[in-house]
Amino acid sequence: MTQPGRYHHGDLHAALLREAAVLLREQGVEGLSLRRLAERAGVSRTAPYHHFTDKNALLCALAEDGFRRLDRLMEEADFRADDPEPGLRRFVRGYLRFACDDPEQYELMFGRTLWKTGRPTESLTRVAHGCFRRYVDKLEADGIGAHLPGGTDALRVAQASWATLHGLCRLLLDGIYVDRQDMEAVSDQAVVLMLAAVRPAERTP
Amino acid sequence: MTQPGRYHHGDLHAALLREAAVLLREQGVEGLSLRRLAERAGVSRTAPYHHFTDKNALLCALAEDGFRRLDRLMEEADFRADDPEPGLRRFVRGYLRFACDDPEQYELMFGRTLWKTGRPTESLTRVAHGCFRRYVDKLEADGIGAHLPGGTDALRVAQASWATLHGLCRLLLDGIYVDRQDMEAVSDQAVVLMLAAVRPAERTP
DNA sequence: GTGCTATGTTGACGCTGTCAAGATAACATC
DNA sequence: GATGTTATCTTGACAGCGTCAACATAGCAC
Repeated sequence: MTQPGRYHHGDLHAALLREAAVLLREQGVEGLSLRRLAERAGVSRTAPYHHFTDKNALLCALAEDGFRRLDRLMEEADFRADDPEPGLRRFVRGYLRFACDDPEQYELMFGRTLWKTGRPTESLTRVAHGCFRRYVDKLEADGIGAHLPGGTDALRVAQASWATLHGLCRLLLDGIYVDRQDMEAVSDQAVVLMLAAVRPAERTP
Repeated sequence: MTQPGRYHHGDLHAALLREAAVLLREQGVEGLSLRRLAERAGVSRTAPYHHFTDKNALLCALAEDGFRRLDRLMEEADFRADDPEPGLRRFVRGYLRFACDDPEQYELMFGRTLWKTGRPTESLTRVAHGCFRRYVDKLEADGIGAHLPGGTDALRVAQASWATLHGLCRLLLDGIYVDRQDMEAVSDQAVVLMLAAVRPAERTP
């Protein structure tokens, strides 16, 4: 099915995405050029253009895969309980692991390359928004809402807490100041931060 | 002193930095090419190489300027008081304003372009670390330390709270999900988050 | 078989960062 | 003031990039 030397590749679309994911992981977005990608797939420079309108489109598809995986992580999260702390802690660590396991993919998913410089596909936008939507819903439905003091909007908590998570990931992945050794401690501190906002009354003796 | 048409520019180093800042603000890092920069300065393509070893070096110098400005913002912060909330709120808004006022500069300062893909100058690293150091010290010395419950490390609070701030900025600037209209509300929520960790006992009636 | 369409090819263009080699100006020293 | 050294600026060149245009081939429907 995949004999070399024939004119048509067979399934270049999938092959490109596969190779792109590898190249992304190994070299980052900067090392991911369409020409090199084509070469790796054993195909000429412009062949990819018959499967993706753009380099931008290919990157969007790649990021979309990432968001689908992240969405599954959201699905598994479980904040229901009298004490939401263990579930939240598990989720936070899972999120950090997701980001650290394939930093370049995370960067692509949330970086400016797609969202600012490039033009995010409609499909990508939908999946990404759905992913965040699921987080808000989880927070709201799974009981955090019940713990919220009056006047606190679940959406705001979701935004601020995701910002904390995201900020940690960025500072860590971009290699700015956080030592990877400190990660566990910092992430626990982040959990404390989030919980503090959620159940201020419960923490008093 | 700056007559056109003469062989030597006079002060190309400063002129390059000046033009680069403008170009960065208007077009982002992606639009900042050494060639275009040289053209704007009325000089040949390779002239900049006599003042900066690299494009990387020039960008580092640019980011360093940014960190110096941010450092001044840190200096002005004042968390001393019985109630650190007003000071913190002022600082948070100031930080967000700093980021929003010149998004591309903020991106350059904290983005992967320099810290991951490129090689940050020793000078840049020093200034950036000093900037964060000042934040930790402020938190610790200005009274937040006194409010901390036993066992909470000021460094951890600094890391987690800066991560929150940074995450907000990134999500906002990269145009991912936060509406700019919501910014004020989200930033206030962030302040609540931070304060909740700092003085849990004080919030109860 | 014929023709349409999907897919893959080479050639070319303009853009980029950067090196090498040569030109020019400024400045220090005699 | 002449001379040599150094800082600065020049053109030429190279490899890499994304992408368009024009052309070639294979597969599939009729």
